[in-house]
Formats: sequence, C-alpha cells, structure tokens
Amino acid sequence: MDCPSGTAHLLDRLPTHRLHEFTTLTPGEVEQIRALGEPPVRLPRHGIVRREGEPAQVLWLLIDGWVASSMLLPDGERQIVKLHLPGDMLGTASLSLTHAADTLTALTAITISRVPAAAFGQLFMANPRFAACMFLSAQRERVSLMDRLAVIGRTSAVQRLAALLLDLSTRLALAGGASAETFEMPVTQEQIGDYLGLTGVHVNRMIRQLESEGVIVRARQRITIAQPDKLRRIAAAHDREPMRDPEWLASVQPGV
Amino acid sequence: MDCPSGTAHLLDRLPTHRLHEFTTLTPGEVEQIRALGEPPVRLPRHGIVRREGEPAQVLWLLIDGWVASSMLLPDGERQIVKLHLPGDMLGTASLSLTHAADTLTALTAITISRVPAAAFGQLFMANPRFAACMFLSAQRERVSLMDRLAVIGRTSAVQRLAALLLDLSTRLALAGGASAETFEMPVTQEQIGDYLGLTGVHVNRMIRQLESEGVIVRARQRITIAQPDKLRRIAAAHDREPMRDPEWLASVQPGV
DNA sequence: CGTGCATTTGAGAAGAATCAATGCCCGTGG
DNA sequence: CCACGGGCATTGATTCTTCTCAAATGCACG
Repeated sequence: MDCPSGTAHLLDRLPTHRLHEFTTLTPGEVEQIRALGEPPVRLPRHGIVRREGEPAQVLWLLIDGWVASSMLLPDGERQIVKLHLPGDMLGTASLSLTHAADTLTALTAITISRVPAAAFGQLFMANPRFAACMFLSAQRERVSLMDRLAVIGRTSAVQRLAALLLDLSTRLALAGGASAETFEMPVTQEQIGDYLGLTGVHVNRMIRQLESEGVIVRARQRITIAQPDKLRRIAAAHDREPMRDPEWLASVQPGV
Repeated sequence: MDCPSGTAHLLDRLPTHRLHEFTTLTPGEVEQIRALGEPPVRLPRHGIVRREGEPAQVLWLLIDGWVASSMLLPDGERQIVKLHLPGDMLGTASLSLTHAADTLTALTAITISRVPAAAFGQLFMANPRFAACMFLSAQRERVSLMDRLAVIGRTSAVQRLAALLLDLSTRLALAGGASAETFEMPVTQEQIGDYLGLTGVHVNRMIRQLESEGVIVRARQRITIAQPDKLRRIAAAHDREPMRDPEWLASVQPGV
C-alpha cells in the first residue's frame, strides 16, 4: 500500500511464536501487529539500533539476527541485560521512560522493523487481547530477569554459563521448532562475560572446563550440547510454564 | 456492601502513588482498583503470603509493611528479587506463569488485600487506561531489574549497598512525600546479603565501612544518609524518568 | 601473507566467602 | 529484678573464586 522501498515483504519473515505465547492470536490480529512495523531495514554487525539515553518512544520488531540489550555503567563497565533472538520486540522496557535505559547493538547482521510507540499504543488501547498479550509478555520478561538475577547473584561462573547455554538452546528450539542441541553462538567470549557478569578471560576457562568434561563440544562458534542432563544439573535453573489462555483473557472475543 | 469483616476500611490506607505513575487516574478509576481487593488481612513478620510453586493466579495490594519477593535456588541459596513497599502490587510477574516464580515473605507485620487474577483481568480488559498503566508499570519494573542486574553483575559490594540505600530512600520519599534521608530498614544484614548477592558477613563489613567514612549514620535499624552526594558517587546508579502521559494513553478518555 | 581481532594460557593480586568465636540487645520466665 | 536464651551483629583468620595483567597463539579476511 505505502511501501515504496520494496522491503516490506521481509516482515513476512517475522517469527510469530512470541506473539502466540499466551493465547493464539487470530491471523487478523497478527496482521495488525505486522502492520505496525515500518519497512524493514538491514543493519550490519556492530550496528547500533539505538543508544541508551536517546528518546525512548520507539520499538522494533527483530526479524532476523541477534541483538544485545546492554547498559553502560558510569565507570565504563558494560552489562548485557538480554540477548534478543528473531521474533523478539526490542525496546519495550524503555517505553516506560522518557530516555532509553538500554543500548541495542546488532551482534550479527540484522533485519529490523521500526514501530513508533504511538502506533503500538493505539493498537494497545484498541485491542484488549493484544494489550493482554503485551502485558503478560512484559511480566514474563520480568520473570526471566528475576531468574537471571538469581543466577548472577547466587551461582558460580560455570553455573552461569550452563544456564546461558540452556536458555539459548530452549529459546532457539521454540523459534525453530526443532530441539536445538546444536546452534551458532555469534558472540565473543567477552560479550558472554558482559552477559554473565564475568570477565572474558574467565568465561574462556569455564568454556574449556565444560568442554574438557565432555558436556559440550565446540567447532568455531557452533556449540553442541553433548550431555544436556549433566548441563541441566550444573545449571540448576527452574522450568517456567507460561500461563496460556487465562479465563479473563479468553473471555473477550477477537475483534476480527 | 459485602464486607462483613470490618477491615475493608483499611483499603483506604492503600498508598496510590504507584497508580498515578504514568498518568493521573480519576478518583473513579482508583476506586475501581480498590474495589478489586478483598477485605485486607494482617500477617505477622515472617508470615508467608505465598510460596513459589503455588498457583500463580492471584495478586495482592500491599497496604502496609515491607514484603520480600525471593527465589530459592536448588542448592538452597536464596536471592531476594525485590523489596516491596506499601502501595506496591505483589505477585504480578507470576501472572504470566502457571506456578509462581517467587515467594512473598513479610519482613514486618503487614496488611494486604488479595486480588484474584480474574478480577484484575476483567478490569484490564474493560479499561484500557488501567491496562496501559499496568503495562507501563510492568515495563518500569523490568527497567529496575535491568538496573539491578547491572549493579549485581558489574559493581563491588560497597557500590551495591550504596545503590540499595539510595533506591530505598527515593522510593520511600515518593511514598511519603518528604525526602527520606532517614528511614527504618526492617531487614537483617543477611537479608540485605540475599538482596545484593553477598553474604551477611560481608554486608556487615561494607555497612561499617560506609559508617566509618561518615557517609551514613546508624541507630538500631534506623539509617540516616549523612552525605547523599558521596553515596550517589559511590553507587554510580542511573536516574530514571518515568514517561508520563504518552500521547496514545492520553488520547483515550477516562470511562468515568 | 600480513594484520587485526579473538582465544588461550600463565602468574599473581584482590575481593568476597567461609568458618568460628564473641558480643550485644531484648524479650521471657523464674 | 535478674538470669537466661535466641537472634543478630561484629570481628578475626583463612580459603577460594574470580580478576588483572601480560604474553602468545590462532584464525579469518583482505
């Protein structure tokens, strides 16, 4: 309709599994969400989607590639707060602020579609089912952050690494359908350190430890979880089951 | 109307500053929210509001007292994920799950009012302004957790302690109106440790360090921040400005 | 076939945990 | 009114994990 750039078709590649996490949205609703996005844009690795401190009234749909959400501390240290995979919405947390709290950096070449907060907000106010999904999604992200807090605050370096590997494995499996025992990890060890609250050097030692114990196998940045059970035993993380179709959400009929 | 217990009037004491964080709700809307709550109940110190793993489709309004939201790790370690103050809603993150992720423990004697998720959900679906406030509130909590992740992952023990003291001070100030340079901290040093990812012993050493440097003064559990600027310099935390009245939220008229 | 980023390895230092003992405050019961 | 007990706070000595600094190696890409 109003898409001269010819990249709008890329939006069709947007993975929708995250949209159906709490209830199955209708095709019409999914289309409404897709329609929020501006024509997708590609960004190279290391490209910056937006920097912390910038105005926060925007968000993005991540169609392809990995993005890190990170925060800079005054003393120059960096904490990676979340690793975004395709299908994720970026920048939603900062919608609650005037200025963005996190920096969004492309870890690989990426394809994203920008969504103005106003457009998002209008759909939110107009479609309660969409609103409920976004609300529950935000709450689910809170739980993930709570889990991460527990991991970083209370577990050892190997445990943290194990938790990360398992988390990525399950999230990639949800996105791809298959069970992701082997996957690419397009991040440097220093970035893993920034994610886990460790130094890159120490991350290296922990990786080699898991490797030497035969728990994982590596070939370049491709990781294979050779002994999932052992890895789970090390990580000691919780299984979280999302609440699907709570009665109050299911009680409203889809608008279209 | 249907309040035989005689404690419903306690709901009038519910601090409402958290409800007006993103837009000023009408008195009618505030009343709708209050009406969600069942007659308030008191619980003694150490009382457990709900345990992790229990069904999650409930939440609570905290009318008075302090509550810790904590998670237990398989190896017995505890992480306190959030300290709730009066006016907070408890249990909202776990609404996205079938089983609660966190345990809610009374740190002082408390007064709370239970809200079934169904009642909350119905208001959410019926009133988009309420929904928007709850959504933004959840996103704001995410930002807080992100900040905490950065603090725990990337800063030293004193810095973490300083950040906690400042956070409590500002939150209490928001609740009470006054600038809270002096306040009661009804938590043991071990609980502070569980919150900061440290041991109680080490928390003690850090407290005494701040004390010996004259940054804070203590009398029992009463803390006075003697040198706020110095404490801020130590903590190196970010100021976060909430987004008030985004256009999309303001564009919908209050129902009543 | 360099050149530059990332990984790997080692040695020593620092920060926080652990273990253990002592002190303090306060409520309780004799 | 005072002795007693329990929960916290405080302190010291020691250990452990992780960081820091530094150097060497490896790998991909132009």
